Amino acid sequence: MSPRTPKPADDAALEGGRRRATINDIARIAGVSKKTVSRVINRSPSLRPETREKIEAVIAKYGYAPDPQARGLAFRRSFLIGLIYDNPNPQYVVNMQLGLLDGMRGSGFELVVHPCDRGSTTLVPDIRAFIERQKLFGVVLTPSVSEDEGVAAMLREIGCEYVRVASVAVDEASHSIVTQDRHGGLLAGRHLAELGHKAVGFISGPLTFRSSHERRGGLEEGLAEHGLTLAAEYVAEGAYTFESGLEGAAKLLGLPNRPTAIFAGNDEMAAGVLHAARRAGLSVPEDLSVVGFDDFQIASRVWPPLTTVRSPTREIGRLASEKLLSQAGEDKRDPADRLPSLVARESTAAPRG
Amino acid sequence: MSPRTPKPADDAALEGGRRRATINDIARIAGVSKKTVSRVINRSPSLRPETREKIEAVIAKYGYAPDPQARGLAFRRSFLIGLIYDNPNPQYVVNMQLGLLDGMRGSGFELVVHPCDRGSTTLVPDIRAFIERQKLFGVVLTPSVSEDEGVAAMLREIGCEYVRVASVAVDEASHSIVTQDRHGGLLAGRHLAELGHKAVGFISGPLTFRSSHERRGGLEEGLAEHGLTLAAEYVAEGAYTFESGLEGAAKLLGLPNRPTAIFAGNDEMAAGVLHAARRAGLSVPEDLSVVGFDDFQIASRVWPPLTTVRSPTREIGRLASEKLLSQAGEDKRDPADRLPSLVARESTAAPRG
DNA sequence: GCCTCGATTGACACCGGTGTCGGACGGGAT
DNA sequence: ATCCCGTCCGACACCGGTGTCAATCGAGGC
Repeated sequence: MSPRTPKPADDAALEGGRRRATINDIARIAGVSKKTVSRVINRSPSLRPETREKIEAVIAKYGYAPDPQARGLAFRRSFLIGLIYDNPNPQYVVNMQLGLLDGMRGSGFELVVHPCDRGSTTLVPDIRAFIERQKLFGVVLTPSVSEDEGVAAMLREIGCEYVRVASVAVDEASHSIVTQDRHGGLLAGRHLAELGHKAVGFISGPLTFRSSHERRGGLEEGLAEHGLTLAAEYVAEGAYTFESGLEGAAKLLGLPNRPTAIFAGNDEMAAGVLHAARRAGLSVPEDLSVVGFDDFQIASRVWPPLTTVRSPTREIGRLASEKLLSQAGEDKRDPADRLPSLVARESTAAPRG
Repeated sequence: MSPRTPKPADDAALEGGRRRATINDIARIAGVSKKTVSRVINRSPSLRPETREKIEAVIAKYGYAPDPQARGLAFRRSFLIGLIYDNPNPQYVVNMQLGLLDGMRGSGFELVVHPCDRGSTTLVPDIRAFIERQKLFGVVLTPSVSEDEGVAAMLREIGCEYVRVASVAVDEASHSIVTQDRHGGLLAGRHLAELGHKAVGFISGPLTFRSSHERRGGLEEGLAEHGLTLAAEYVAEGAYTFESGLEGAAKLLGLPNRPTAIFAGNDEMAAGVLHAARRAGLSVPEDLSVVGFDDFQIASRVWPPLTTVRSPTREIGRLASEKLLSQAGEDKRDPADRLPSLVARESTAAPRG
């Protein structure tokens, strides 16, 4: 074999589609310099329209697409976006990924995933290494890592683009997507109050999660609309897990004056409440109404199907990646927040009597 | 600002950690050519040990890590591996991702995800574009795309490394990981037969999925061990969805001689069976035993908690990425298959009488 | 008709690695 | 001492793009 495949000879391979076109091919065929082709790729304004069109025609003819690696090398950053998450709920993760991909479609960016552990002592350096290793363009953070100020500070320091998804605005608007969890809580509270419940219990997520406070705050707002309040003894701290829902419900249902309805901070815990109710011999919704949060698949698989608050996770993901890409020059309009909505199923009803 | 930051002047930035070391820095400091540093990075054998050690010392001192983009540009491939899937079950996807990441840890590779639609007419070109866009090193395919021969042929044609995860060996050993679904089915069949069930029903996944046939075949094997057979009218075709489980169970339970136990092809459908049983006024497990497959979270959230077959998805994922990386020169031993196991919970019991 | 100036375009170096090939060096055979 | 050969290493081009800066060009002002 000759030392190197001679360059001028492989035009045949190009024509036959056996070789991908490079910027050099396009430049040679269009009769311009590669820098000018580069200008077309990067939408440089200082280009005569006829030059641009001539080059675009050649690009289209050969189906040329610039090599992200070479481009990235010159730009000193890659065309990759990272999803950094510590939420253990599979459906949340998958919906978020789908949403992010929705917003990235056709942009030439790819999504790389990075689960992490918020509690790890090496959280910040780990994430930093992840970003610097592949020189990520930017990252999307979801709760609860998104609430970590140490991580955010590091991102600003190394100049990595980022968007934080959280239940409240934790950063300036260009860096945050808010999920309006408070509104979701309000819908739950209003729903239960309208059904006539006076004694409403709440099982929160971990108090280190902003969403726990938002969902509770919303619930209280919804109850307040009907002149009700959330009694302190009707509140249990959970951990967004099935088991913690079970325990929280056991505690609330063991109260001398047990609540007639329980709002669980998410569907997983609501499923735990259903199990606890069954063990306590209570039927849902006759003896106890239950409301969840998320509207993940589990909500319609348990018995009875859960009344729950739907959080538009996939939509949120799409907004997040669009916001991130708008920092890359892709012009996406900055859209309005998406509000959660209530999905009424069979786990809620008016209290007895 | 001067036209370009002068090169020799920024050693201070290097020392201060404000600039990442490049191969040029290491070469200059170690007093060798960059090609020799490259030889160290790539474990070239023709290097005097003392030279290697000298360079390795400098690399360690400055925490140098080669730039994957530059390396990829020269190698004509990236250090990314893709996960291509069309399985809609979130927990499967997440577990698979976690497993893949387990096997990739410390390798310098990253995981990029690509959901797809097996039914799409542009499936093959879409996947091809995904691979060529970022010049992926390799991909992992999971059911049911992993069973598509058109996709596999394309991968071979473009020379992309790949591993296919499937319930049976669909390719040569170096390209496939088998999940031994038949064994899982056998465990379910054996379990039900041992409990004394004679009339066992089966709700399969789509017949276009290999796993549907494997799980059924295994069930029949397990029953056969006890002299039982699976009657044709006791088999319903489902679609691995909750709704199809509901429908399949409605059909089987409407039979004049209804089965006393149902093995559903996955947990989602088993949840559907539970709902159908409740609507039919049957209690589980007293009137009807139910077995699922997967052991995803839902299995322990429904009532009663499902007896099911656990498939070691995360472990499978780890094996898949290790197999893929072994083709990249990372020496991972080729490990044994992981077998599914039975998790007995409360949805199965001996039949009445 | 000549000069000035902004708009276009190209030449060249560079991003940070790897492939090719040849040169320097040292030991054993002649 | 000379020759041969294998080992080890470096010079240089190249991967496919972008940044910098200078050159070219046509139009408008004198």
